[in-house]
Amino acid sequence: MTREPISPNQAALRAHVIKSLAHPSRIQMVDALSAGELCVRELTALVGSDMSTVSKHLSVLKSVGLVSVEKRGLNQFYHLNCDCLADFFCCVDAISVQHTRNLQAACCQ
Amino acid sequence: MTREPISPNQAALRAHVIKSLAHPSRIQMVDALSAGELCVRELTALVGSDMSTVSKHLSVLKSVGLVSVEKRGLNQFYHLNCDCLADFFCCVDAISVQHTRNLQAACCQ
DNA sequence: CGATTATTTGGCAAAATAGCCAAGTATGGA
DNA sequence: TCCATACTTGGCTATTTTGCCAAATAATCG
Repeated sequence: MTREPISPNQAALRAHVIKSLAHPSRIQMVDALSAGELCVRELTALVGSDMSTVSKHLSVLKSVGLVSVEKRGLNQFYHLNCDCLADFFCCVDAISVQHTRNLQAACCQ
Repeated sequence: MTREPISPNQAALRAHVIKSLAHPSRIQMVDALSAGELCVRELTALVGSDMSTVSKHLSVLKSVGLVSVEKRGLNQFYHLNCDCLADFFCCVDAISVQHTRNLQAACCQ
């Protein structure tokens, strides 16, 4: 039952995926896309950056396979490829909630 | 049943946590720490960077509350504060496995 | 075809991250 | 007290990431 440590290679793979989610705008986009496909204009309105910026964020998400695109008419519709993100964000939120709680406990004692 | 989109603020909070895990060395460290506490020297041996670099990585993890420290003698023992990371990495790995599969399918067709 | 809308790409400057070395701090031992 | 070990911090450079603008591409419409 001795646990193998993760290989540097697998750590790099994981880091690559995690990096793609390590930006507020990309998190907002992925969250919105979990409710259904959206085009770039809609996502741009959501995050409030320049459309070129949003497009580049989307290409980051696409590069790790988190989203895919379908072209219909003038629009590129992006949709989410992952159904486990709820668990992912659940853990992320648990960490920040826990941390906030610790900070408060530390400052109010 | 209309889903509220995430607020920019909460997206920023999440991004902060996710960023702390968006580095191969920090992933290796967190993985190792999930099996029990380790001191900086041991973590340095694990990831193979300069000890000062490792120390800075640890302060990133500490800043989001993922790890905490206990000083005993000359050593600082770091331990993991989160028990949901397995789910987190499970999702991350699912994304990269899926992506690898898609890439192979695309290149072999 | 020319105009309009939707999106991507190139290019650049600003900001954030990473990693090393050197120096500083802290603890335990001779 | 002097020294070695363990760790953190400061400082600097190199790299990466971000975000805007302008220009290019693509598809639809008149």
